[in-house]
Amino acid sequence: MLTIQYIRENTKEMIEALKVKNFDAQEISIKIIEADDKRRAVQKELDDISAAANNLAKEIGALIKSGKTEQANAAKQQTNEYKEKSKELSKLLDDVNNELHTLIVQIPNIPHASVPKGHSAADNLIVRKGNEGKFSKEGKVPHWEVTEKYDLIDFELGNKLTGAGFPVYKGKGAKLQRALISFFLDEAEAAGYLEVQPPIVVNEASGFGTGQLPDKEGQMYHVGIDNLYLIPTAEVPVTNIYRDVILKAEDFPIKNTAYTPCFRREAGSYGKDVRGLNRLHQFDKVEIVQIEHPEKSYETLEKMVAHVESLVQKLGLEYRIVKLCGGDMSFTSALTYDFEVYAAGQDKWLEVSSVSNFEAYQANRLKLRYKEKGEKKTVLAHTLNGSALALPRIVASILEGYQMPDGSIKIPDVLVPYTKFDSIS
RNA sequence: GGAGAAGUGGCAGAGCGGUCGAAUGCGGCGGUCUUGAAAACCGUUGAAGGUAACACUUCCGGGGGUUCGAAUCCCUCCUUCUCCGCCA
Repeated sequence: MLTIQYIRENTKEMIEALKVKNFDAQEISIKIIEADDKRRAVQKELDDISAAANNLAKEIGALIKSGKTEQANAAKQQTNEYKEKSKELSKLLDDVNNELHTLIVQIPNIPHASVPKGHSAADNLIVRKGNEGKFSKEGKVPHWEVTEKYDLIDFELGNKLTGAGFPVYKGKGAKLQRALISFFLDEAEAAGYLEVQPPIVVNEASGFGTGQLPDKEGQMYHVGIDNLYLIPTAEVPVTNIYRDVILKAEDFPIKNTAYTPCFRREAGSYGKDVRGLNRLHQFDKVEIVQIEHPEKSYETLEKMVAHVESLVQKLGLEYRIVKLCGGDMSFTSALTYDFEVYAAGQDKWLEVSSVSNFEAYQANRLKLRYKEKGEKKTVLAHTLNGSALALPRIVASILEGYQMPDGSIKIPDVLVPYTKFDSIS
């Protein structure tokens, strides 16, 4: 969420900038400032009463000590008034704070100045293409035919065990998964990221910290008995490592990577786009997360994009990098690049990574701050993350693009040391 | 799962009804000294709201209660430790 200070001090600029995200902040910003004014007034009043009550309590203490019990008792009478008033004001303050909070969390992050206007994916900006035209769609079949033919992934079996969207990977299918995970983690480590293995269920506070809660509650699997959530991405536990943390400026950049399964209910998605590996309820992903100094975060975003690009490049996939338009960006992001790889068998582009700078938006929820050397004041840090990479669609793209004339599948060279086989036939 | 004990500042650790945002030590920062460093000595050192700056307010695991007054007493939840049981 944005800070109230920012909203107050940059109201006009904020309203203007949010138009890029097709968000009209005019009315809500007025309400917010009103609510904040009220909050300050009530807070002040409560503070004054508390101060008076504190003073009186001290006086009573002194009176009792010096044996003036009568005067002390008389003074006690007066405290009732304070008590009632402060109870009333505390309640009011809670209400005002809740109201203010409810309003503030409705405002999306401010898009970066370079974000194009637009309403849908059609308005996204293609910034770069790679391995263009490498894979012909001629003679290629969708990956779900390949996985069945070579018994790599069993979707039916997954239905039996769990339900749709929970496939079982078998034999070379399972090994390919494992190879990709190791490859991605090794690459991240080589790029300076510290590997972590976080829990894959998180509590409410973590869900709130990265913005999944309360709005996107329906997208997560919930373990009701313990009130825990299955993570939709490693971003949640990894970023929350730094919740309520005050860093030193010299700690930057903080670079973490994690492999985790991810769980998404994908409530409300149906139809042709969800076939095979295109959209699953459980999938594997290697995530990269950075905590960065505000002045460096955009430089860092570019580095993260370059890292992800090196992965698809090494895998030899045809890809394109798009800068999302305001309408297609997530609520919390200030700038997002998506990576799409070409799936020759479906003749479709599949999104395999999303790399974003959240600036201080998540950090404000997380209370993730830092201090400049010698400074007393804390400042919100910037958080960034990206998939590097999500597995299923990469697998789909490999299985479709690398189909050989004889119907076998060639394994990309960089993966062979991990898979220990160079083709599936 | 059963029985006990405990949760205080970056860490260690006092405080157990007022004078406590909290002794002391370590660590951090600044300084004196030194060619430099170490040692020693002096000072400083949590967060949030609020203010032009002060004042003021809140926070001693979370929530609630008792009291004129709570880090200190009570209830409850969470976490950690010890012992027993079970177990990958």
